[in-house]
This record gives sequence, structure tokens and C-alpha cells, in this order.
Amino acid sequence: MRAKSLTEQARRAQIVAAAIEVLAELGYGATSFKQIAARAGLSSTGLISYHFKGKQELVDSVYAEVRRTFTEFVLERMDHSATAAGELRAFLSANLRFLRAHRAHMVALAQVRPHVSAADSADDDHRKMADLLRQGQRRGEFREFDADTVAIFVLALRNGVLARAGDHPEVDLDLCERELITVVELATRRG
Amino acid sequence: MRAKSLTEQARRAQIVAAAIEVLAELGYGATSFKQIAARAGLSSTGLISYHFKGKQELVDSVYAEVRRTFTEFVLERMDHSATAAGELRAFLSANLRFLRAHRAHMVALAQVRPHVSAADSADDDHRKMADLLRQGQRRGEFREFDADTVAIFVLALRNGVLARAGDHPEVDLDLCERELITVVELATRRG
Amino acid sequence: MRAKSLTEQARRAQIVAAAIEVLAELGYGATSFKQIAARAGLSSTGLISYHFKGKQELVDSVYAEVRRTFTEFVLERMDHSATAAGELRAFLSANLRFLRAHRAHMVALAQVRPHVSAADSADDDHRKMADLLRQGQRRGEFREFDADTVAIFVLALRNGVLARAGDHPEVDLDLCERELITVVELATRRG
Amino acid sequence: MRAKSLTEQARRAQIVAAAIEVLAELGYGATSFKQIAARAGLSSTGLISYHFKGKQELVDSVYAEVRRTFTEFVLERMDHSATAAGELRAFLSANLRFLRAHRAHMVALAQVRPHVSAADSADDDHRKMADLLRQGQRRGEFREFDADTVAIFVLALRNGVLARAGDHPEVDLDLCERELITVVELATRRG
DNA sequence: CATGAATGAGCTTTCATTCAT
DNA sequence: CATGAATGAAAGCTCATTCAT
Repeated sequence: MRAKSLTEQARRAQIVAAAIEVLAELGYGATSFKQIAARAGLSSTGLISYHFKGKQELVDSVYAEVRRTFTEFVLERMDHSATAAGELRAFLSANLRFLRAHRAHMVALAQVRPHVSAADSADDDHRKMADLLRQGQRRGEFREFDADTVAIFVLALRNGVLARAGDHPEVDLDLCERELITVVELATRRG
Repeated sequence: MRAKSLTEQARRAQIVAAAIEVLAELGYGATSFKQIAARAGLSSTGLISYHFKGKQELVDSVYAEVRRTFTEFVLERMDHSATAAGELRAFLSANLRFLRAHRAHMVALAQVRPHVSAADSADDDHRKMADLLRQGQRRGEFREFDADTVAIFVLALRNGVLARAGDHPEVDLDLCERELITVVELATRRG
Repeated sequence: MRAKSLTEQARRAQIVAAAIEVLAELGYGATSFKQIAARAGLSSTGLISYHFKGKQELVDSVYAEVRRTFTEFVLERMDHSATAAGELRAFLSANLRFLRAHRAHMVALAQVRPHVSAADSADDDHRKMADLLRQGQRRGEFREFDADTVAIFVLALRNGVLARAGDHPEVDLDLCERELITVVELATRRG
Repeated sequence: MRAKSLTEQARRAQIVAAAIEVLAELGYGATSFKQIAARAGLSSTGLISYHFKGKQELVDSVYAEVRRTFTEFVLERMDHSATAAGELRAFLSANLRFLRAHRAHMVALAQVRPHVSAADSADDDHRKMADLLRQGQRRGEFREFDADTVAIFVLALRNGVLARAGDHPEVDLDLCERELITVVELATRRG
């Protein structure tokens, strides 16, 4: 894999950005090269094939880009010094803030996930969350529970809120954030 | 809308059943009329178009059928006499049992949901859950929280568990059920 | 592989026939579904894909059809009772007559052969010819030579004549036939 | 047509050489500018279009180059002083040796021939061979036959052997050469 | 001269849908 | 009612070619 030129990188980024927009607006099924090309102001779908070996590579690139943006966003807002409980709170909080800042990314992510070829990196999320929970248990912050199972719950809450908020713009994200943090704390804390 | 003859109803049911199987096995994207017809033992996709005005109507019918089956299943197992907390427990429990008994329906539901046109009947679920929660608050079983928000959480937990279990057959559903009930109880109970 | 209906067989035959014409006129590279559909009076290339699983199946069908026609034609004109030398003469003669009767088939065959997927049935021809030559040697009609090598020669002569005559309509096929038979006889006869 | 600079000539030669390799390895259908550029170490297919007016010119150039190499090779090995029969033997012999020395050229030639636009220079071969045969007849070396027709045969034998040997590497070229010379001699000699 | 990005026509294929029988 | 043949739109993708730099 030889290095991409600057122009190439820029075009790829532009196409990925257009794809994200279209995915968020029309959903995966209606997202064709034609739509993406139109959105990106390209004169031909051939150009997309020129920059991406196939639809799969584009889909994977979209996924990677959204994850990159998301991870970066969350990491910047994580509270590394503190307790596991603190990290958990920061994680949830960052997720909701990301939704506010990049709603299209969030929706596109949901649309694209079932079609990503990469060994499912959702498993990554799961593993990291379970580790954080176990750490909190070792430190005595959290009660006894099966960390893998509760990790499913935490991520389910996150996903469910994002999905709901994606469909229902009227959801009050501030309220949601407070309640979410409360709920997770009640569900995990010791005693 | 004139009444459907018995034959017609039977055919529709047969097609919907086949569609559910195919959706569960191949996913939405690979579910074509051809696949469904083959699965149903029909010799022509024309028959599907004959009985359903279009793909959308079939999709909606699949959704309706899965929901009907699901609702029926859950209702039979609800504990109506008891407390709101009891109902909540019964609801969660029934959901997991349904997954065990009708995994294909569950997977098909997930595949089909994003393409359903009907005014989202997920909203129905939400409303009912919120009502149940409010009832529990009035009775003093639950702590103070925003019922609409927590309804999102409860359903998110349910959906997340189902999704995870759909993809990862190794998940221990019994363990999952116990932890889920514990978590929801901790998160909602008074005091 | 279930039986094809009569209509289906007819359509397939029609498409194959059109493909043969187009191949003969435009060559393999310019033979697209579009051209074939136009030639066959079809309103859509989709119909070709409907009747043939893919381009490869069509190509193979064309090859099979031409070979079938050809083999039938030649077999009818073979002199089975007689000597190996007689059979050889009859074979060559029949080949040239086929060219006169079905020039398009012949040209299409040449165009299509490199793209046929079937285990090369040109090897079949070769084996049969070598067997015939060996038989003639055992009977004392033919001189000693390496039958496999001379089989290559005989088929090469046949192919070369067909190719030349395909490109140069002015070739005198009667003269060609007489000379060809003479040459092969001189090259193979004992003494 | 202004003279080509040295650089230009070199580039053209490089591209043609790469094209020959690709043609021999992948066949005509899979030989794209992209493949050729990659093989030649060029970073853009644009360069090919720059040096050749179109694909046709490249194809014709490949053909011309192979023919040039081939003719040169054969001419060097011809026995000019001798009889027509001797020249004929030398010609056949040289052909087989060329195949051994430059198999790729030979295969590329076969791939490219059907797509060459140039007034078929195969006719050249034919004319020369017919002349040689007539000369042999005048000198009393060869029997009476139609020289044009037998020229077709000789070239057909040559082509057929090359084609067969191209596809079947197990062919014994030494044996083939001896048999070929014998056959042609039997078929042409006087008495 | 060489580069690499861009273009648009063309390809095969799949799909939901229609319609005569 | 059911069948299977036919339709045409749309998809992803490849290709030779063009052009600004």
C-alpha cells in the first residue's frame, strides 16, 4: 500500500464526507454511488471507484472515519486521572455531546455498521467497557456483577439513547444525560 | 379495503413466514422476492407482487406479524395482578424468553425495523413503557425520574440485549436475564 | 437442474442464435449483451441475464450449440464402414462442407473458444483424431509416425483452412478440399 | 509524420515490451492500459495514451514489433543458398526455434492477431510462402499442386503447432519439428 | 515529457414489478 | 388465483481517454 498523495487524501475525505451525509439522510439502502457523487459535486461515479477499490472499501472507510472522529472526541473529554466511576460518567457524557456536535456521523454509523467487513470493532468497545467495569470492581467502586453482561447494558443504553435521539430531535439531551448518569450509577455502585 | 378470502390470507401468511426466515438468515440487503419465493416454495415472484402491493407492504406486514407474535407472547406471560415493578420484571423476562423461543423472528425484526414505513410503532412501546413507569411512581414503587427518559433506557436495554444475543450465541441468557432485572430494579426503585 | 419449459428453451435458442450472429460479425470483444439483445429483438439485456446465469453460461452455451451442430453435421457425413483413411477423408470433407453451410457458426466458434470455461473440448478432438490415426497404423494403412503429433497437424490444417476461408471469401473451397485430401493422404499413407 | 525523438522511441519500445508480456500472461481481454502501465513501471496510463494515439495503435505496434522480431529471427536462420525444399525446411525449423526462444512473443502474437487493424500482413506471409512453393515447382523439386492452397496448409501447420505448443507445454518440440518436416516433405515432393 | 486526477460511456447483473395466459 | 416470461431502471465497476500542472 503506497502512500496517497495529498490530493488523493483530500478527494477520499471529500467522498467519505459526502457518503456520511447521504447515509445520514437517506439510509444505507438508498445510498448509491450516484447519490454520493451528486452530493460531493463529482461528475461521475467512476471517480468513486477510482479512489476506492469497491463499495466495501468505501463503507469501511466511512466506518473508520466516523470511529476516528468519535474516538478522538470522546478521548479528549475523558477524565483519566479519576476513578472508574468517573471515567464511566465521562464516557457517557462525551457520547451525548458527540451526538449533539455530529448527529450525521452518529446516524451514518448506525446505518453502516451492519455492512462493515472489518472484524467487528463493536467487540472492541465491549471489551474495553468490560475492562473498565472490572477495574472499578477491583477498586471497590462497583458492586459485584458480571462485567461482560453489564458492559452489554451500558453500551445498550448508549446506543439506545443515540438511536432514539437520532429519530426524535425533540429529546432533551441534557435531561437525558443527567438521567443516564444517574441510572448507570445506581446500577453499578457498591452498596 | 374489501375482505381477504381465506386462501388469500393463507398465502399472505405463508409469504410473510418465508420472508421472516430469509430475513433472519440473509439479512435485509440480501432478501429479494426471488429468495422469498424460493423459500416459500412458490414458483414465481409475481405471486408476491400479486398479494402485496409492493415491497413496502410486505416489509410492513413482516413487521406487523413479528410484533403481533411478540406482543401475544409477552402478554401471555405478564403478571397483571401485581405491582408495576412486577410487571416490569415480567416484561423483561418475557422478552428474553421470546428470544429463546423465536430467535428468527427477533433477528428479522431487527433487520426490518429501519425499513418499516408505518408511523413508528416503536413509539407505541415507548408510550406504554412510560405509562407503566409513571404508574409505578404514583404507587410509590419507583423513585422520581423522568419517565419518558427512563422508558428509553429500559427499551434500550431490551434492544441491546436482543441485538447482542442475536450476534453472539454464546451469551448466557439466564445470567443476562438475572442481571438485567437486577439492574433495572436498582435503577428504578425508591430509596 | 430442473427441466426447462418449451418457451424457455426457445428463448435460449433464440438468444444463442443471436449471439452467434453477433460474434461472427463483430468478434468477441464487441459482443455485448446490448448487441445480442438488439439482434434478437429483445427489449432489455435483463432478459439475457434472466435466461442465462451470467455471461459465462451464455458463452458456454454458444460453444456447446456450435459444437453440437458441427458434430451432428460431420457425423452424418462420415463414412463409417470404411478404412481409417476413408474416415479421415470424410472428416476433412465434412469440415469444409460445414464451413460452406454455416460460416457464421464457424467464425463464432473461433471467437468464442478462448473464453469457454469447459475443460477444453479441443482436447477431445485431438484425442479422437489420434485414435483414428493409430487405428489406421494398426491396420497397416498409415506409415509409422507419432500419432499425437500428426493429430496436431491434421487439426491444424483443418483449423487453418477454416480460418483462412473465414477471412478470405474468395478461397475456392472445392479446390481446397481436393488439395487438402491429397496432402493428408501423401503425408500419412504407407510406403 | 515527423520523426520521433530518441526518448520517444525508447518509451514506445518499453510500453510495447510491457504490453507483450501482459498479453502473453493475461490474454487480450484482460490486457488493459492499467496492467501495461504497471508492468512497465509507469505511474500513469496517460503516458500510454500520450505515446499512442489509441489502443488500436498500440495493438498494431505490438503486432509489428513481434513480427519484426520474428522475421529477423527466421531470416537469420534461413538457408538462402540452397533449394526451395531446403528453404522450406529451414523456415519450419526456425519457427519452432523461435517458439522455444520467445514463447511470450508467440503467445502475444496469437492474442493480438484478431484485433490488428493493419491490412493483414498475414497475407504477406502467405504470398511469400506461395512464391517459395512456386519456385520449387519451377525447379522441379515439388510436385504439381495449387501453390496458394498449399501455402495455406504450410502456414496452417506452423500456426497450429505454435498454438498447441503454447497451450500444452508438454509437447515435445524436437519430435514435433522432425515430424513436421517429414510431413511437409511428403506432401510437397515430386514423385 | 510525465504525472495523476478526472471523465463519461459502456459493461454485466439484480431487482421489483407487470402482464398475458 | 397462479404462473413464468418479460421489462426497464438502477446498481457497482472498468476502461480508454483527456487535461491541467
